[in-house]
Amino acid sequence: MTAVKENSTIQENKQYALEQCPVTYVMEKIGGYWKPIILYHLSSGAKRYSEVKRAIPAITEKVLIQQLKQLQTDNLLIREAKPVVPPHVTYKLSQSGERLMPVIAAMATWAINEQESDLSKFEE
Amino acid sequence: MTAVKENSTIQENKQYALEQCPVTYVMEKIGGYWKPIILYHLSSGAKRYSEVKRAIPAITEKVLIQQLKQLQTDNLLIREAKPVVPPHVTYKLSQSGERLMPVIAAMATWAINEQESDLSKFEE
DNA sequence: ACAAGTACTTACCCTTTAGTATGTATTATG
DNA sequence: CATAATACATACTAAAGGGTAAGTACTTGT
Repeated sequence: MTAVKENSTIQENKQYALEQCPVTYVMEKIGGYWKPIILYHLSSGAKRYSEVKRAIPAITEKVLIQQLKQLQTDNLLIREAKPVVPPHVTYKLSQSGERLMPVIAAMATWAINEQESDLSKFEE
Repeated sequence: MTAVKENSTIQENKQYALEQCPVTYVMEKIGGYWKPIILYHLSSGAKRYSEVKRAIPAITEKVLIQQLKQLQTDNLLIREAKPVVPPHVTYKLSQSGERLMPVIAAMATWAINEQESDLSKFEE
């Protein structure tokens, strides 16, 4: 498990900024490159670990499990393990994670629009 | 200017994933901790460099200017400098940046709801 | 006996991002 | 002549995140 240190400026930012800036709160939970991508792929329903891996081939197993754990810790998704061999583990969105879907959906919408209008580069 | 290297797995991910996963496209542009926070503070209108700094006290000047430059490069905001002394520089959202506001707004909404329901931690 | 499959773990290293501290140009002001 | 103010730049360091490679446990299939 990767240790989390609590002494950077970002950490200090948490203390006061959460009341000041709601976006800061979001960045604590889904900041970073992979987390929104993982959440996006779980938006269509629960997936096994290996299914998530296949959905995002570029992610390494170490980083995937690391991000999944952090998302669990932040109560954005739920891990369910069946005690069988070979292991059967699924990940699904928690209620909190489900409530994030408007954010992910807004991202997807923006991305699709931008990629279209990427032709007209010198807007404004 | 911070150089950008193009050889990580994340970079490879860009090649194919942009067509597969729209969220990846978004993460290229606003991934990281500070960018959405900066965009949030510019959503209420153009601000001078020093105003942005005051709005986000925890960010260092180096990181702020670095993120502002990257956001410019990605055409999310526009820098306007008046050739006066002392300098007068404002930053504002581009049209592309404006179109991102639904994402930022969705984040803010989620954050506010979550902080309220943070009391009931063991949901589901 | 051995390979395969699942869901990981561990060790090590490299890149990116962030933080600290100091410096710069220009002009107005005391 | 020194100081202040703005919007940076630069050098160095530290922390976080990400990448590579290999290993583990357990059982089923060959």
